[in-house]
Amino acid sequence: MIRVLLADDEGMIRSALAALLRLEPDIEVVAECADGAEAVAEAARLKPDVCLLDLEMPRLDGVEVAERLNRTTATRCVIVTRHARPGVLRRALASGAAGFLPKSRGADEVAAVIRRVAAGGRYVDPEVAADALSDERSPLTDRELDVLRAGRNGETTRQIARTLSLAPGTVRNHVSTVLGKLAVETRQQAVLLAQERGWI
Amino acid sequence: MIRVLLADDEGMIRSALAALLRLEPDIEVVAECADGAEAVAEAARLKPDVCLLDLEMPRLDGVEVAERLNRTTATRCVIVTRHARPGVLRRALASGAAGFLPKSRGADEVAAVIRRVAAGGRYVDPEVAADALSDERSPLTDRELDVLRAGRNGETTRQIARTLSLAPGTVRNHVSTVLGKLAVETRQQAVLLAQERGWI
DNA sequence: CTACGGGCATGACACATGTCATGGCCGGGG
DNA sequence: CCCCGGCCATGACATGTGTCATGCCCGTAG
Repeated sequence: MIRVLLADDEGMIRSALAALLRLEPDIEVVAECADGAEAVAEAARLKPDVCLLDLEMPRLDGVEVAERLNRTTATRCVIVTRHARPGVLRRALASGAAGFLPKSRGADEVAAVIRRVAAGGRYVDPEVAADALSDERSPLTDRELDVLRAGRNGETTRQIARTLSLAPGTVRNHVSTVLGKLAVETRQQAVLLAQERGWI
Repeated sequence: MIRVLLADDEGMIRSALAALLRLEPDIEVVAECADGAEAVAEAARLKPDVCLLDLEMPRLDGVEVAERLNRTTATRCVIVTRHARPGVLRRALASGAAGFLPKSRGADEVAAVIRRVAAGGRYVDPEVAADALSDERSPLTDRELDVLRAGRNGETTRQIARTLSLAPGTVRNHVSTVLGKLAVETRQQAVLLAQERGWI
């Protein structure tokens, strides 16, 4: 019997997956969690064989949860996400996750992936893997990413400069090179593109 | 037998809901669609009793689909969404949708809502409804919303002006009053806030 | 009718933002 | 060693953006 923990902040998909997994004779759903912190706590208590973790969750995201669990328990983690971008996949694998499944795949694949991972194997969605191999790593430097992150909610140059302890001119300069590298015209477009590609 | 069309761009939740609904003796899933345009076409062809429509879909969103179907067929629509904000609910009801269900609710409620709507009733999630009654309508004028929408991806003032056939100064003015009304400092923050509240 | 208020549009002005040229710092070859 | 190239930081300059005062149009209250 494979003991599974489910974590997803979206109640509908969480309960739907739970209901479907309960129909499988060899799988037992031992916990359903609505955020990352809860998932960490429950996983520590229940020691499930596999954790199915949504990437976008409040408090701790799926990758952060996988990181912590890999340090403290023997649980194997599968990251599930809406935004299956190469950068995200890299983050997930770096955290020690054993599986990576985009939500664009059918629910029927979930049980199969769980079995494979529970048996000690790994699973990475082939399509995203192909993308990740072909596509470039972020062309942005660390500092440029810092600036982008600090300004992702429309913060003003002055605010970004304060949070990073920089002169406003420096921030503008970093932004400018980012715009050039990404071939866009405004910071907002740069932020959207970088998020799209999983760089921030 | 209630004939149901399912439309959601996220394959996992679409197939999970389909699998669960097929377990219900009185419900038949006649179509699964991955975007709004496909949903419109399939609904016209198959005349389902109920359409379960995700709000966020490529090409046509759920509300736009519901609008078209209400003009052309007798199908009753249920809008399902991640972002269950009062503004979104208002849009949905204005489009003639018979049901509104946030994805934070469990999958087990879906069948119940479908039955209710198929029987000629309506269903609106009580929690969102309460929010919608207590909370304010958008303080922004139509034109201000147009400008915000046209600039939601970081378009430059000039581009917004062109798409709306306005002078750049006018666009700046609308943006300015929006910033004042929403008490924020940049367009990007205004866009984020307006999206958050379901105004655009 | 007339006065008023709200939405819409506009141009001039002040300020924030993007661009550019420059210089310091560090690490890896010739 | 010394030079080169990448990254980071900065200030001056040009351009884009936000603010303001103004005017038009229209519906409505006096």
